[in-house]
Amino acid sequence: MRVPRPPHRWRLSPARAIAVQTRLAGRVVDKWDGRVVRWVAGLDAAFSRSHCIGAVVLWDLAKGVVEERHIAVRPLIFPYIPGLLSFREAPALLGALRKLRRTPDVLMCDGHGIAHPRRFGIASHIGVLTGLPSIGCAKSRLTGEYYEPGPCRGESAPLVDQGEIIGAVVRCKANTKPVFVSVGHLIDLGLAVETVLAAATVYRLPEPTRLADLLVTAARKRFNRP
DNA sequence: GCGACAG
DNA sequence: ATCTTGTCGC
Repeated sequence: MRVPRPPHRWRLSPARAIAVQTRLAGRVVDKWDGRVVRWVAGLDAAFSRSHCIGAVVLWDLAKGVVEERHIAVRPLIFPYIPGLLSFREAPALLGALRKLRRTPDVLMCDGHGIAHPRRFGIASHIGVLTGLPSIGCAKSRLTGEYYEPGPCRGESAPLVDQGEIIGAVVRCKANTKPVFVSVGHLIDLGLAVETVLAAATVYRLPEPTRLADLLVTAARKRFNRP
């Protein structure tokens, strides 16, 4: 698929990166265009000393099978700073996305969307840059308050910050730690939660993201050897 | 100053 | 995220 050139550089000072987020957050759209969701692209990253490895797994939600899988490697140019994750991972993730033959209906990121201090987590960033719908599905909280959702699969609790609902804490598997779902771009919270639950069949994490994690972990081990 | 803090 | 061995639980 075609990935537009970003409207900013990636090698920035933290202060400028924050300014970019504040500016681009205004472009986030929390409405869904009505398309049926079938092709879900799971994204994840792993690291070596000097590089970031990005992976994408295109999941066919209708058949429950993998359609495509790709990785891309980029030099590490940004440290990990809570709230600025996308400046560390996005270049490699966009590189992997560019290798897709088919354009996904929605992107599913391992990290938050608008459940972020400036409402612009990595899922929103990648969604806005590609112009595609995106969902944030993180394994832990960055900001916001919530109560523990019920123990059954499908139960959830709102994630609230500054008086607004910024996401949902969702149990994809009974008696296991819930995930944090939020709008990335061009989608609403209801469909984001539905999509995550539809894609998470037997494990705690939805298949697209879980498989992208497996792919990138294996790729990193091969990368560290030679 | 202290605690929190996606991956 | 990554570094690491065994270990508690289903």
